[in-house]
Amino acid sequence: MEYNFAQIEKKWQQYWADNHTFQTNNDSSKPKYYVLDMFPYPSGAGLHVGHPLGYIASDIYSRYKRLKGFNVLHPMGYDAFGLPAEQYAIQTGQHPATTTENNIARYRQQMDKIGFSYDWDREVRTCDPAYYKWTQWAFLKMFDSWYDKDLDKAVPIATLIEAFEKNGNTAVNAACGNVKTFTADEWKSMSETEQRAVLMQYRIAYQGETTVNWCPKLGTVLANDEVKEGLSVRGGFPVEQKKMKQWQLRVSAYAERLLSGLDGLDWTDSLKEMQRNWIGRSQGAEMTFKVYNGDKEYDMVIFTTRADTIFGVTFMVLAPESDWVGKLTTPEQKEAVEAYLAAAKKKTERERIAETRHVTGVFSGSYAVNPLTGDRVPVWISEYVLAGYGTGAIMAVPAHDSRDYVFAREFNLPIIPLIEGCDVSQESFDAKEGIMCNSGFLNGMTVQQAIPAAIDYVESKGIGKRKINYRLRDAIFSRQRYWGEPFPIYFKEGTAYAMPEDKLPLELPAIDEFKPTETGEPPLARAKEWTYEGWPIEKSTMPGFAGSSAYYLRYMDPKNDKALVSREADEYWRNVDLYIGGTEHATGHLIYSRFWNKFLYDLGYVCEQEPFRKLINQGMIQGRSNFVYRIKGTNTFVSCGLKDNYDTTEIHVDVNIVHNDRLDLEAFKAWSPEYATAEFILEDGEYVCGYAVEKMSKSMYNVVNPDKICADYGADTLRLYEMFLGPLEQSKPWDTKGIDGVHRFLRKFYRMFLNEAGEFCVSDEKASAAELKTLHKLIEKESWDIEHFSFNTTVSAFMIAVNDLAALGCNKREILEPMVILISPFAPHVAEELWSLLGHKETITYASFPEFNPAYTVEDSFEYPVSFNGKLRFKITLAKSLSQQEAADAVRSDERTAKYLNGGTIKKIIVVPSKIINVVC
RNA sequence: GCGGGCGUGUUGUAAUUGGUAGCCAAGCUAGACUUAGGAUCUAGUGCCGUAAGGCGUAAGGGUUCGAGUCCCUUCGCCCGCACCA
Repeated sequence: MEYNFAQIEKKWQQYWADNHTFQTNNDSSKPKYYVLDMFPYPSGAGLHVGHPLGYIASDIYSRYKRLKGFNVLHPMGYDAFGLPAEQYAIQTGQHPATTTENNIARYRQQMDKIGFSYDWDREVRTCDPAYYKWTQWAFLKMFDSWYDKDLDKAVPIATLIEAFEKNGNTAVNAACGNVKTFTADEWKSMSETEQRAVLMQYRIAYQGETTVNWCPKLGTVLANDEVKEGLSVRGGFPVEQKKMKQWQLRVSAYAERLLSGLDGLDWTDSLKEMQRNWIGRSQGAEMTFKVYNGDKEYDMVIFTTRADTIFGVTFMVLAPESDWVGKLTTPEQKEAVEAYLAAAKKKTERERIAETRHVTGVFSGSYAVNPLTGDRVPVWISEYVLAGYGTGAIMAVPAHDSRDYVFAREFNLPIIPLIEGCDVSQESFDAKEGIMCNSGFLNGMTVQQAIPAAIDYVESKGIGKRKINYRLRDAIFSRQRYWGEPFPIYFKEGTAYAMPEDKLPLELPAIDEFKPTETGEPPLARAKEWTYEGWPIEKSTMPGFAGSSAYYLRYMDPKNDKALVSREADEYWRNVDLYIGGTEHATGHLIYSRFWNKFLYDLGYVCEQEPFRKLINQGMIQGRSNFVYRIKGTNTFVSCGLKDNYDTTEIHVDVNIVHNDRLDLEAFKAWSPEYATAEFILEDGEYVCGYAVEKMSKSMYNVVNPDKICADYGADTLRLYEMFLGPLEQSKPWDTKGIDGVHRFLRKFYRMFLNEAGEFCVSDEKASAAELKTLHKLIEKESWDIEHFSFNTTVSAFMIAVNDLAALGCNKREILEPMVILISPFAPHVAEELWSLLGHKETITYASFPEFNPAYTVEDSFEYPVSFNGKLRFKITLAKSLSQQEAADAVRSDERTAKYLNGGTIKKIIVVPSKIINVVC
């Protein structure tokens, strides 16, 4: 009987759902294993074949782990707040909740068809008030905490107030904004508003003025990871730098812990490296330069990693946004500086980047004094210095920094080389190597010696100190949008107050329009009645990463309305053992989640410092587009191989009407009225399409829908094929060509149980040695491969095993029953069907992974290839039990050996156990 | 520019981690069977050569009895970051 996948899959999906087969318990004597997928944003386009790649892999691993005796947590949910639903709402007036609800239903339907073993009773949605209650709760905890650098952790703000009341803020070592020092008495004499303004500088979640990425087109601010090359990641709109008062999370306080925590994680090197770059630790020194605007004197602090080059400082540079600009602009230069600032301000981030090579700058009129040489150097202002890094001011050493060099050349500033023998006539010498010169007491040292020596010196003179700087900045946490979590914050006479925890969740109010208001306020400003005790509530909402930062914790205990996660659930599941998802979250979600988790750890709400123990990035599946070639000015299409004989236009054609690059002519005519009368010039009676690898998208007509594959070939074939396509981590184009291979394999396997007449044909005969060997080789290979996430080779191994068994004519229960268990992680539906045919009442979930018995695979003799001087000559059959010496003797006495010696002598014989013998002449 | 990775048949890929390169598929070529299907089965399929044999893992060099794998140089491709002082 034919393998009727449609019927089988429907039957078992229904069975699993009805029986809650994959429901997971929080108390079990089994060891736990937590397998997590990055939950999807339910977009309107539905899933394409690229999305399930990681889900299939994690499902295989989950099913495998269950068979291995683990209590597996494998949940799924939806990252359901976000911009697209809101933009759709603006266009259509449909509430984002409705669109989101519909999209989720579609996603669920598509996922169900693939046969995942999720525990759907644990589903979470970030837009559900019962869920975002805990996002808001975490925010309140951050609002109510500060970072104590001495304890190196976050602690409740009450401890800070206590400290202020005792000693003011002088003894407090906190990660905080700019605050003046004050005594206990001064603190006590402050008004509540003043005190709250001070505390705001210390909170982990705080509101502060900072330069932000403002996207006018989206009408919202964006975090650094949401901007790429000066454009918004969503939509690709220009982004500008703007000073604004925004909610922020003090992620920077965790920079060092986020960095050192990476060492213990089982992530790929490239991903760890990306996070290291993003955190951007650099070790150097802060130094104080005296600066003079006329006769006004100031102390200006700069950051440098090259303290050794201080003798080569020939000018200073300020970022245009730096506070020093105002202080150091002299009356004579005022006009020029203002013109420069205005021009800089007008540029979008994109333009600034595009002009990287073009140097701009203006002289402030002021001078600085080099603390070591006493030299007077001019202070300039230039865009190439960033306000947000270090102190927003630098000492410029044109001889040894390429950016300073270009600037010095442009404005004719002096260049003093500091390393013996270096040539700075054409370019700067940036390398940290060589012997110092022109550098006073540093002369004669290597650069590596000079750096610490210079810092020691400035530290001893009190003009500088060691300092570690991080690129990682605090995360901008507010968005001027509707479809996100509201802030549980209200403003009493302009001062921010937290709402009490028991008022959570603070639900999104209903509004009738989702656009920003005419006055540029966020959409929530339309909710006039929305107040807390008569005071206005914060109008912006939280960003996308808020809801996804702790969702893995919520799955552990999704129905708990007393806590984000109970202590028992947290201590049982601890953290995610295996996390599978895309690499695009490397510097966003994966940093924020780690931060969020560490914060909760500090306050004692979770027991693990790191949320994701092992992480695998599945590759992207690209589209494989097909083309037809229309002869210009006609409605005639020429097959790909003949297209060069004509003047043609290349047209994307829907890949769903193309099979193995052959166009379905009737379907093509029906595809669009334009082609109804199309004519074709064929090759061997067929129309062959051209192809190209592109991003999978609607406009390229190359989207392959998993539903269609499930309908045509079945979910099991889709699952096997997605794995068979290549290594999990590798990006690859989707090519339906080749899917027949795995489908044929499944049919072949199925036919081992049911003959053509549909009769069960499995016998209870004893298995032969050859059959047992095939089985146990597969068990060994599959275990090793799955543990190493090499799923493509597992599928191959399966095909080999089934080919071998078919050749042996094997239809024995002793072999086939374990085979069914082995295939079940990959092709669960057909496995369940065969399992029940074999007479089992319970599902395969209760079975256990077959034990590997090496005794069955041992060979008593082995064909050793024999090489002479590394060149393969012949093979010799030897008993496996022979020692190396005995094997060598056997080769020596073999008559073929003489043939290859040509009268020479054997120098040595190398025997590599079970592999090869090499004879050196 | 910096960082990470990759380069193997016509195509996707494999190689027990230094041990017979090309497994398993796709495609192609023959053939069998047929209810002519996108079914099933058999054989062949890296290159040169009738053959023995030789050559082959981007190119060149090195280490080794032995290199796709390790080291150096060059070329090419992909990804990430990018004025971070």
